[in-house]
Amino acid sequence: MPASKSDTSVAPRSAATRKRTRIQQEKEELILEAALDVFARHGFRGSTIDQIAEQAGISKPNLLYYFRTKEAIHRMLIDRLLDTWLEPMKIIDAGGDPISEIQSYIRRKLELARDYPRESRLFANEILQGAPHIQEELHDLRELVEEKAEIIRGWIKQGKIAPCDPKHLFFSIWAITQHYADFDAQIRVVLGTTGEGEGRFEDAARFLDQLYVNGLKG
Amino acid sequence: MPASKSDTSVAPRSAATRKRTRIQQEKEELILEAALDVFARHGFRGSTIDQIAEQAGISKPNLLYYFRTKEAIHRMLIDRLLDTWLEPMKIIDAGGDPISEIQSYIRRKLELARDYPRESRLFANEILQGAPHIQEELHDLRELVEEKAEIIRGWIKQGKIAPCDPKHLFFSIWAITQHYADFDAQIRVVLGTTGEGEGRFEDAARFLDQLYVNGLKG
DNA sequence: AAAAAATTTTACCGTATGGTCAAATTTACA
DNA sequence: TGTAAATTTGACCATACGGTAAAATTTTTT
Repeated sequence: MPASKSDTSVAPRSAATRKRTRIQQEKEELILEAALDVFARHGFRGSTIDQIAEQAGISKPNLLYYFRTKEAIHRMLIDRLLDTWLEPMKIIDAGGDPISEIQSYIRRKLELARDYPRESRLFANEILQGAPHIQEELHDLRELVEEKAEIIRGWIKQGKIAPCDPKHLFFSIWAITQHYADFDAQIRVVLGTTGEGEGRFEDAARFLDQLYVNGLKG
Repeated sequence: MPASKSDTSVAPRSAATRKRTRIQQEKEELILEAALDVFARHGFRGSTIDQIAEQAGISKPNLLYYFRTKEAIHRMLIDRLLDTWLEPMKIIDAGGDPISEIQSYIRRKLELARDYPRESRLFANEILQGAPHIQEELHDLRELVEEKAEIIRGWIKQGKIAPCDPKHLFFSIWAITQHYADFDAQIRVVLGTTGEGEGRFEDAARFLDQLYVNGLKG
């Protein structure tokens, strides 16, 4: 029986308490959505609770009724993000055709960058600051990479793709795909007014297909 | 004759005033060095003048004697950075051997990431926030890219490298090389204790050599 | 060495920010 | 419908932060 702080079933205050109310669910979603927007634009330190509350259309104390601290919102966003983020890597299949497995992986990561740019920037911000909040999760990632790197090594041994360092292969794929979300401001300027639409993602897909298919041919 | 603000040669306050004193030069360097460190770690909004002053070993008002605002320090850092940053691209030579020109470019960019990680992160932070302070400079970049892209197109027409979108080629090179500085926290965890030294940059160089040489073979 | 200029310090100000508290209001449910 | 629980609000607080003013000190110049 923890939490001896006169908690005789007063206000829930947080997600993991009691069975969540309808309002609780709605408001928490609302807040997280607003926070994602704000955090992605200004980073953690650059975002204020007031901004998030305003974006969510509620008052600051009301927001703090659902999330005790700014950190709590941030943490929940990061937690959710990581699931989505690692999914493409998880489904890399040792039994599939190596080249098309890698092609699919790149495409999926590129789609994430296109469809979830805010999540990408949130993540980038966190890593840039030295990943202070997600050291644990990073170690899960490490294991996942280790596992998938082994698959790549297998493909190399079978002569199905050119010998290369699997981890740096992954780094390069992460870097390039996420670049289209994280460095969007730069990319738009360099591509000029021509690159207004989402066509850059198709161009990128074409370029990367070629680069990696040729680059990894056994 | 601008600046009619009773500026009868009182305090210089800024760099561009009068001929700079010995102390002025020293202190400004000291401050910029400290600020680079702090900005790279915490981003612009996440950094405080007090932090920078402390890191520089001077008092806050003293710091503000040399730079009027936090923005002024940031702007000067960014300005300096951009010169260094664009240098490798500027020396891409239309007359050189295409593959080795690109190889050299990648290597140089990788060296920058290794030797100037703080500058890389400062830049990444700025772009992530939508590049609010460097829209102008970004347009210079655009012209530079346009110019160099034309060179690449020339090489393609001559059949010296495989047809590809030159701009996306540059994007990929920027993304990967800077990734080693910007996502350092992630890379260290994934590579594990093995990757403590700077060996990862050599591994990266090898990997990228292979990827791009094969990927761009005509 | 004295005067002028440059530099540094101390004390301070207004605002922004993360967060709290208790009262008021709304919602759910017996 | 009445009541208890859940939600919302307004007023508030302490601290952090960017920046200023003026006096005090040091450095440079004559």
